Amino acid sequence: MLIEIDFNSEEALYIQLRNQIIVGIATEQIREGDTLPSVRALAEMIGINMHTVNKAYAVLREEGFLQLDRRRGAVVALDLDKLRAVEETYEGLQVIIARAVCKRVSREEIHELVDRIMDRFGGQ
Amino acid sequence: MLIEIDFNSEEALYIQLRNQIIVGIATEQIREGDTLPSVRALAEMIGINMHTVNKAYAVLREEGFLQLDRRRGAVVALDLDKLRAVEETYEGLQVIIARAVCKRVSREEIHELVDRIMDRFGGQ
DNA sequence: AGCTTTGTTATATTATAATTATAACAATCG
DNA sequence: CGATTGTTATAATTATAATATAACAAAGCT
Repeated sequence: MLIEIDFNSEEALYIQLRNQIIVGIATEQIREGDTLPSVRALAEMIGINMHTVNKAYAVLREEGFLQLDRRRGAVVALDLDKLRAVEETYEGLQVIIARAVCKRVSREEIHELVDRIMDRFGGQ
Repeated sequence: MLIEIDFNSEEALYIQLRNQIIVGIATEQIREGDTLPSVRALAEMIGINMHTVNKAYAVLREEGFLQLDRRRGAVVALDLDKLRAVEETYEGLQVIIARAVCKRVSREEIHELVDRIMDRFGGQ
C-alpha cells in the first residue's frame, strides 16, 4: 500500500499517516490480520522520524484499528464499538455538512457524495 | 446564539469558534446580513483573547462566510463557490466515512445520519 | 546460547503553531 | 469629538509536532 505524505500540508504528519491507513483499511488494501511495517521500517520508507510513525500507530490502537504486540508488530484488528463509531461519525459529519449547507450544497448532492465514497469502500 | 468553548478539547479555540459559527449559520440561528459581536466583545463574553476571535473571523472571511468592514463589524455574507464547496465536502467526508466503514457502519446508517443532520439544518 | 527486531519509554532539542498581552492605526458612527 | 470597528505590529508564553539518541523487555531466529 502506497503512503503519500504532504510535507507542505497543515495536517500533522502522524494525522496524515493515520488517515491514510484508515482509508487503506476501508478500501481493503489492508485487511484485518495484516501486519503493518514496523515503526522503524515505515519511518525509513516515507522519510520521517520513528516516533512520528509510533504516534500514528499509538493513536490507531487507541481508536481501535490496531493491536500492537511486542514481536508480531502492528496488526490490523478492529475494535467494533458500533455505538461509539456512530456517535463519532455523527459529530464528524455535522461540521462538514454544516459547511456544505451554508454553501448551498443540497441534501441530494451530499447523499451522492456519500454514495461515491462508499462505492470506493467495498460497496456495501 | 450560544457559544460553548471546551478548554480541554484538543481542537484549537479559534477552530471551535469557527465551527460553531458555521453550524450557527447552517441552523439559521445566524442569518445572512447579521452582524456578529465585535472581536473584543465576543472575546470578553467567552473569556478568551481578542486575537483568538480575530483569527476565527479572519479564517471565516478567508473561507467565504464573513465580510469584515471597518465599522459595520463582522457581517455574515456567503461567498458561494459551489464547485469548491463540493470538492471540500468530498474531501472531508472521505476520512469520516472511511472511519465509519471500518467500524461496520453501513451505507444506510450513514445516509440516515446525513438526513438527521440535514433536518437540523433548514430541511432542504 | 547469542543476536536481531519488535513496540515502548525516557529524555532532550528544535521548530512550528496557538494563545495571550499591549499598543497603535485608520475608518466610521453617534 | 469620542467611542468603537477591524486590522496590524510586536512580543512573550505556552503547547504541540517532529526529530534525535538511547535504552528496555519480549519474542523470534539461528
